[in-house]
Amino acid sequence: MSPKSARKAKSEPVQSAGSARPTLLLQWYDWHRRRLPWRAAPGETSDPYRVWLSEIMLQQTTVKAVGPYFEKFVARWPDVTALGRASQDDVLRMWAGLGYYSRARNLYACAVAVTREHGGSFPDTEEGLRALPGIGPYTAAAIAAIAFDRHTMPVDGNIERVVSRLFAVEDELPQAKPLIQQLAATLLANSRAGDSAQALMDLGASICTPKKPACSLCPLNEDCTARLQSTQETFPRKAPKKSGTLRRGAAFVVTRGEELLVRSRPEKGLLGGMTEVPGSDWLAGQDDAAAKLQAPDLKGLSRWQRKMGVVTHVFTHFPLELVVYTARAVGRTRAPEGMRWVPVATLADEALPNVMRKVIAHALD
DNA sequence: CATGCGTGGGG
DNA sequence: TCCCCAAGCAT
Repeated sequence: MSPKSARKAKSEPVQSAGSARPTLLLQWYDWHRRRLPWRAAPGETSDPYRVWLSEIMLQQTTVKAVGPYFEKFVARWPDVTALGRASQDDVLRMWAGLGYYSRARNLYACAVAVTREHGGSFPDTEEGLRALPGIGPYTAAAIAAIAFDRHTMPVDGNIERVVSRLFAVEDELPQAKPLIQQLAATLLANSRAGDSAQALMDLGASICTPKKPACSLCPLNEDCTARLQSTQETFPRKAPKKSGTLRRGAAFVVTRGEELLVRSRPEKGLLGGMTEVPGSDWLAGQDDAAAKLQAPDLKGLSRWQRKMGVVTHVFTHFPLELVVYTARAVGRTRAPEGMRWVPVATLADEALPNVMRKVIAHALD
C-alpha cells in the first residue's frame, strides 16, 4: 500500500487549470471587451484592412494616440487598394506626429504589394502575411487570428506581461520569448482564436497593468503563480535599459515673407523621409559654434538671430537639445539645392515630425 | 541578438 | 523631474 493511495476527504478540483483558463478568459472578454473603432461588433466579420491598419499603428503606440489617426486614414483611404493608389508622401503627411515613421513607409509598400501582387486581398495565413513589409511575427499572428480566425496566439507586450505573471516566468526578456510564446498558446480556446488574443490584450491593458495590477478583478487570479507569491509587479523580468547620451545641434529657420525654408530628410534612418528645417548634425558634445557653421548658404539673407533658450526633445535612444537661429530672406531669394519654400499657413499639412514642430513654434514665437 | 527607431502620458 | 512604458519591425 503506497502513501499515494491515501485519499483526501474532499478531492481538490486542481483540474489541470490549464484547460479552464481559455474559457474563463473568453467569458470575461464577452462582458468586458473594449469597443474600439477597428474591432468588429460581436458576431460581425472583421475587415482585414482595418485590422492590419490598426495593428501597424498600435505597434509601440497607445490606443489613445492611434484613435484619431485611424479615423483619418480610413476616411481618406477606405480600403487597401485606395491606400495603394496614394503616394508615399501623402501617407507620411497623414502619419506625421505618430512616430516610428518607417511604419508609414512600410504601410504604403505593403498596400502596394497587396494591391498588385495579391489582387487587393490580404493573404489569410501567417506565413503569407509575414512576407509583407512591416509585418513581423506578432502582427502576422494577430491578423491571422483576428481577421481570419487562424488558430495562433500573437504575443505582444501585454501578453508577455500577463503570461509571465501567470506562470511566474523567471527568465529575462527577450530570451524568455520562446517560452512565453509556448505558454501563451495554452490560453488559446479551441475556437475563437482572435477573441482569445484580444481578451489577453484587453486583460493586460485594463487589469494586468504594468503597475498596480487589479488582481482582484482578474478572471485568472485563482491560479496566477505570481499573485500567489505577491510578486506580480516584478514581472516580466527584464534588464534595465540604458539611456542615451545627450546630443546637440542647431536648427535654422529662414522665412521669406509668409514662407519657410524646408527640406526632406534621407529616406532611411531617423525621421526618414520626413520634412525638416535645415540644420546641423546632431552630435554628442558638439558646441554651438561648430553647429552654427552648418547654416545654409543663401544670398540676400538678414543676419542670423539666435533665439533665446533651446528646444529639447527626447527620442527613444537619445535626448536632443537644439539651438535655433532665425533669419529673413528678401523677395525672390532662391532656395538652395534640395530645399524648398512652403507657406507657413500650410505647415500643418506637411510631413513634419514633432521635434520640427517644436523648433518652428519656438522660432516663430 | 543588440540596436535604431517617436511620441505622449502616467506614476 | 525623471523614468518607464505602449498591440514591434528591420537589420
